[in-house]
Amino acid sequence: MKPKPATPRANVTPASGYRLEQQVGYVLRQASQRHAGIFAARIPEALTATQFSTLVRLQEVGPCSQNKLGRLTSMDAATIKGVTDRLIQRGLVEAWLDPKDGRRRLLALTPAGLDLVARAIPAAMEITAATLEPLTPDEREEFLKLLKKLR
Amino acid sequence: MKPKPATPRANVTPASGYRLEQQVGYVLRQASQRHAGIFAARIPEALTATQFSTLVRLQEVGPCSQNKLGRLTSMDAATIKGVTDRLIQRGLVEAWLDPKDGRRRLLALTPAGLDLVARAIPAAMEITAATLEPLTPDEREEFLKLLKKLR
DNA sequence: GCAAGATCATTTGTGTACAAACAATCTCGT
DNA sequence: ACGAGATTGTTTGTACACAAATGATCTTGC
Repeated sequence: MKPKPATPRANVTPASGYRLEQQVGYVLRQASQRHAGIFAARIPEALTATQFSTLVRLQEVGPCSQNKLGRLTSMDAATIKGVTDRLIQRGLVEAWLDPKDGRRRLLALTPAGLDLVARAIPAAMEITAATLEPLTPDEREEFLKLLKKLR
Repeated sequence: MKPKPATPRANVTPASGYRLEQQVGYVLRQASQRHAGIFAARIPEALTATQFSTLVRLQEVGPCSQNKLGRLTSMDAATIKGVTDRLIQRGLVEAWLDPKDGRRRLLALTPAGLDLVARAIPAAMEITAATLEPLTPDEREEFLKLLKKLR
């Protein structure tokens, strides 16, 4: 008679062959966490990545309604409101009502906001470089190409 | 005399050459959002991705302290507490004090939790496939390989 | 010109994610 | 045996992210 395979009750190897480490979503979360850490450590003035994206987009497109800015930065209406409220409170963005359309709230960078974007961009470029540092230059290009397909 | 280049004040092309779409962090956020949407649409019982990861890990390793489980799923102490509290409240996880170490709170799957993991794994596999669907099979492998380097 | 439907912004509620501070408990060196 | 330091877990506060409900305003078709 064969001996019982001494497997007590823990450490059950998933019979399914499902491995967390092989799932895009799981690894995507880990990579995002690493990036967020690098970002927080290197950006000036304690900006978050979403706040910085918002400022950059506002600089690119000029005055813009709040919801449209949200679409241009991949944030829903509730999220972009919170983000812009905080930027307004810090004096980096200003808001006013659109005289042509009473629903719209127009947003623009203040001079302080424009100045901060200009100062932060070099750091932001370093952040991207630091995040991709584990890859070779060829891999970086390939990775970004593939990642963009998953948007 | 040349005509003035009719550029009023908006739409300033960034002199810096900084493009949001080219930054890993920005595209990483978009890809994570897409994945979260796919996950929410296909997983049973309204589990979140982090909740599901927690259940899967718990099934793999068996009874485990709360902070250790957090490390095994890339969540800090505050985050894993919130996640496990909600899983306990739903009856998917049970908790008790470690008699050997008064600081530790041990966690394990309940039968209902084990059952849910088993039922959710096929959906989770489809979620991974759906997320990677824009890539060819070769690209999927390559992407995951590169993504893992960025953890 | 007007009603139906769309769009814009806000609010509320839930769920990560992390920093910082804290109390309780354990470990290790002496 | 004991005290310094580490670890565990909790709490508070801030910041995304999204669903769903709401009111105000605009656009369209007729």
